[in-house]
Amino acid sequence: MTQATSAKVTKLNRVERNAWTKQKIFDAATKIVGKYGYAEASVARITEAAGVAQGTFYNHFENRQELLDQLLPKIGLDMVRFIHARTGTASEARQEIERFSAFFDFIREVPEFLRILNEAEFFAPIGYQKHFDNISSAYVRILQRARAAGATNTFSDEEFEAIVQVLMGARGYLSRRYSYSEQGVTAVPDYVITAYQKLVTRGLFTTSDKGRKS
Amino acid sequence: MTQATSAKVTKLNRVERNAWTKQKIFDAATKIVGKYGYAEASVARITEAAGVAQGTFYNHFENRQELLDQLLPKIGLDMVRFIHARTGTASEARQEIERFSAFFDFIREVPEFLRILNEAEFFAPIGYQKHFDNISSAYVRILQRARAAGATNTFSDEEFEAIVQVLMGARGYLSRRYSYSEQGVTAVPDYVITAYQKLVTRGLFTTSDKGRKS
Amino acid sequence: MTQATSAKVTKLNRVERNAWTKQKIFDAATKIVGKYGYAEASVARITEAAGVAQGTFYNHFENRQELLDQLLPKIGLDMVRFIHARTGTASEARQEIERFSAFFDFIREVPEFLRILNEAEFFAPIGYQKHFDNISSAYVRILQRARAAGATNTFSDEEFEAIVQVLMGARGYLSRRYSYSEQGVTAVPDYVITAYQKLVTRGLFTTSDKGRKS
Amino acid sequence: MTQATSAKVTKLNRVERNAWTKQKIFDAATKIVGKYGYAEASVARITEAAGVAQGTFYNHFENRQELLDQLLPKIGLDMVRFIHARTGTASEARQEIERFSAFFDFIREVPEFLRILNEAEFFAPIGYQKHFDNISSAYVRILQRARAAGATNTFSDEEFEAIVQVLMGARGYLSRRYSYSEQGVTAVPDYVITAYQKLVTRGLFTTSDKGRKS
DNA sequence: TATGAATGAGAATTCATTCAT
DNA sequence: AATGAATGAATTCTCATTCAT
Repeated sequence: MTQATSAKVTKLNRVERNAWTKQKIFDAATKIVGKYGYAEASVARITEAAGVAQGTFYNHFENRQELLDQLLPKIGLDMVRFIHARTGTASEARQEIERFSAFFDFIREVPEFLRILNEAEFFAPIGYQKHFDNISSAYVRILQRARAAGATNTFSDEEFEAIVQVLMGARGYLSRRYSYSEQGVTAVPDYVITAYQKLVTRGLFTTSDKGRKS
Repeated sequence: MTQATSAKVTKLNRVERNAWTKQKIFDAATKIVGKYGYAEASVARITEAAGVAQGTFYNHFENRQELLDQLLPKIGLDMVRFIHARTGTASEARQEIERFSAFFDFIREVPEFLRILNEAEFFAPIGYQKHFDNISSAYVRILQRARAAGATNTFSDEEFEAIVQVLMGARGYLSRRYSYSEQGVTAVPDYVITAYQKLVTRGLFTTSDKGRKS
Repeated sequence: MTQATSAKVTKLNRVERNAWTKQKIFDAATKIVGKYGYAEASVARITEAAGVAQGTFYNHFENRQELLDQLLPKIGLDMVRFIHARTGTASEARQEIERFSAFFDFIREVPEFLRILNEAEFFAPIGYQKHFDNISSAYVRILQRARAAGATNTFSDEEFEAIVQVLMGARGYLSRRYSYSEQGVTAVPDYVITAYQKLVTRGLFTTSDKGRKS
Repeated sequence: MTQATSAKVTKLNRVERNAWTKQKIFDAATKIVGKYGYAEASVARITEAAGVAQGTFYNHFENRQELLDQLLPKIGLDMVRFIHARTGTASEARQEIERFSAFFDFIREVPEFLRILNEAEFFAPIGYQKHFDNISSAYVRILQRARAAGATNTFSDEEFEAIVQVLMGARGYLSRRYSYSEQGVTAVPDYVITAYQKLVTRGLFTTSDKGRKS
C-alpha cells in the first residue's frame, strides 16, 4: 500500500502537493476502514485523521462513496502482486497452496485488507464488483492454463468459474474464522493449510506430475 | 419461518397478546431486512410494517440490535430442518450434494434468508456468530460420522473444522454470485452443482461405496 | 393569523399537544420568514424560536420546504377574509378602492405578510402558486359580477384575467415602494390611493388627440 | 447585451486583457443567472462557465454579491434603449402601448432579463434598487411630458410616481404569468395587450351609477 | 402494555472566500 | 493577474431511544 510519507515536505509543486493531500486522505481512510469498518468511516473522521479540513475532502473525491469504492480495488492490486511474487514454479497443485498461503501472509502484512474486503460487498458495492471481477477473471485464467497443462481434473470453463467462487469463499470464510480477532490479524494454523491442500489436490488437481513446470 | 397469522385475534390472554405482538415485530423485521437489508431496517420502518407504535418495540426488545441479532439464528434453524428433510440415505458424498442443492432450494423458498445471512456478519455480529456456531458444529459432526463410516479421506477433527468453513464459504459465495439478482433469488445453474460435486467427491470423500448407509 | 398562545398549558391531551407544537413551529416560521426572509429561515433557527428540538420539526413537516410552502396560502386566506370584511356595498368602483385600501391595512396588521408574499415566488413556489390561484380566481369572479351588473367597461374573461394580474402587480409593487422600510410596515400615502382610484375609474390617458406629437 | 467575443485574442495589452477577463465573468454570470437563477449562480459555476479560475473572480469583484448587483442595472439599460427605439410619435396613449409591447419583445430578445429582474429584489437588492430608480425616474418624466401636452388625466407628480409603480408592476406580473415557462420566454397573448390598453386609456370601471348595489 | 411525540447528536455535503505559488 | 487547493462554518435531514400519558 502506498503510504504518504510524513517526512518534512519542504519543496513540492502544486501538482505534488495536490497528490500528496489526496494520498493523505486515502491513507487515513484505509486505516480507519481497516480498523473500524466502513460504517464508522465518516468524512469527519477521515479528514481529521488525514489532518485536513472536511471541505478539502470534496476537492479530491466527488463524495464519500467514491473514495470508499476505490479502497478495495487499489489494495486488491497490491494483494495480487504480493501473491504473484510468492508463487513459485512447482506443480500446479503446489502453486495453488502457495497462493493460498500467500493470501494469509498478505492479510498479516496489510491487516486493513480483511475488513476492507469483507465489508465491501455492502458498503462499497462498486469497489467490491471491480475487485472481484479483477480477481476471478485472473484466477480462472490460472486454472485454464493448469488444465491446458493437464494438471487439473475435468472441468468446463463455467465450472471453473464456480470453482473460483468456492476458492475465494474458502479464503474469505477461513480468514474470518482463523485470522481475525480483537487483537488483530494472526497466522492461520497449519491444519487449515493441510485441510485446504487435501481438498484441492485431490478434488481439483490431478496428482500426477504432468502439471509441473519444467 | 413462523408467521404471525393475520386472522382476527379475538380471544387472547395477556401472555398470548404479548407474544403475538412480539411475533408481528419479528416477522416485519424479517421481511424488511430480507428485502432492504439491515441498514434500511430502522425501528420506525419495522414498527410501521408491524402495525405497532415505535415505543412498543422497546417493550419487547432491549434495543434494535437485539432484534437484529435474533433474526439469523432463528431462520437458520429453519434452514437446518429444511436441509435435513431433503437429505436421503445415499452415499455420504451423494448426501453432501443433496445438502448443497437443498441449500439453494431453501434460499428460493425463503428469499429473505440470503440477505439476512450475508449482511449479518457486519450488522448483526452476535447473531452471525450464533448461527455459524450452530451450523458448523452440526456440520462437523456429520463429517465425523462419515469418517467413522470410512467414507471420507483422511482428515483430522481440526481439519474438518476448516473444511466446514470452506464448504460454508462455497455456499455463501456461490449463492451471492449465482442466486442473487435484482429480480430476486433464482436457482443456480447445473454446472455450479457439478463443479461442487467434482471438487468434494474427489477432494473430500472416498469414491468407493464404503460410506453408503445400509 | 392564528397564534399559539403562550398561556400556561396545563391540561392538553395528546392531540392538542401535537397541534400546539405544530402551531408553535408554524408561528415561529412566520415570524422569522417575515422578519428575515425565507433564505434565513433555517430549520435550526425556526425550531430554536419555537422552543423545540430540530428533530421535532420533522415529526410535523416532511421537510423544510413543505412548511415554507404552507406559509403563504395560510396567511393569504387571512388576508382574503380581512379584505372581505372591510368591503362594503358601495359602487363597484368604490368597492375596489376599499379592497385596495384594505390590503394596505392588512399588511400593517400582519407585517410578516409582505415578505412572505414577495419572496414566495422563488423560495416557496408551490405555496406561491396556490396562493395566486386562490386570489386571482376569486378576483376574476368579482370582476365578472361587476361586469354583469354593468359596472365595468368592456372586457372579455381573458382580459379580466390579465387585469387581475395588473391589479395584483399594483398592490405588490406599491407596497414594496411605499409600505416597506427598515422600520417596519407603514401606511401608504393618500396619493397612492387616489392615483390608483383615478387609474381604475378613468384610466391614465385622455382619449382625445391632444397628446399626439405634432 | 455586451458579449465577450470568443475570437482569438492575440494582441491585448494588460488593461485590455484585464477588461476582457472581467467581461467574460460578467457574461457568464448573466447567462447562468438568467438560466438558473441567482441562487444557483455560485462563484464556482460562474468562473467555470467563464473559463477562469475561482480565485480570478476576486481580482475583478470584491465579492460575489457585488457582481450580482451589477447584473440588472447593466441589462436594464439595454432594455431602456431597446424600448426607446421602438417608441414612435403617435399619441401618448399609443406610445405607452408601444412601450408596453416593446417590453415583451425585449424579454424575448434577452430571455435572461426576466429572471435577472424578477429575482433581483431578493438576491441583488442593491442592483434592484438602482435599476428601479433608473426606470421609474425616466418613466415619471415621460408621464410629466405627456401631462404637459395635455394628454393625461389629472395626476399630481406624486400620483405619477405611484402610477409608475403600477405600470411596472403590471409588466412584472404579466410577464411572470404569460411569458415565462419551462420552455423559455414566449410572446404574451393579444388580449393582454388589449386589456392593458383599455385600462390605461379608459380605466376599469364605468363612472356611472350602474354598478352601485341597491 | 401501548402509544407516538420529543429529543439531539451526528451524518454528508456546499460554497464564499483566502492565500501561497 | 491568474491560479486552484484549502478552509470551516452552516445547511438539511435521520434515527435510536426516552418518557409522559
